[in-house]
Amino acid sequence: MSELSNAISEEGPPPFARRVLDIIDRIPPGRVMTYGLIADTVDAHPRLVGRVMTHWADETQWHRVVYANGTPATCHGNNALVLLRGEGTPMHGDRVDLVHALWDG
DNA sequence: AAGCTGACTCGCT
DNA sequence: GAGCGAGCCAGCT
Repeated sequence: MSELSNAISEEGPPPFARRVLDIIDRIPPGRVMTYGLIADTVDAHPRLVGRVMTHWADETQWHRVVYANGTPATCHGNNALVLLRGEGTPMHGDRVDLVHALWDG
């Protein structure tokens, strides 16, 4: 373990990922952010945000990150939907009401 | 080295 | 309102 790739696992997410996680972590309960909005905040592309989530989602409120159309990331089940409702997030059926729930950081 | 896949979004039909 | 395709970046096989 003297390689950089190993160090990342030991120290944590790189600056870019850390930035994304920090943004998500500061999203207040009852509010959500879209991948595109976060990506724009960090000056990156939505795909990059999704990649960060795949590796470090467990370190942040991943359920507060939804798709541009308001659909929660149903990657590992619909538990995100339950969590959002549990926080009192403005919902419209199974979709988040971005008009009221979207947080612009 | 090349190609595929993936927690994405937008525009067009 | 719903479906399809294209663009996009990085990591893994």
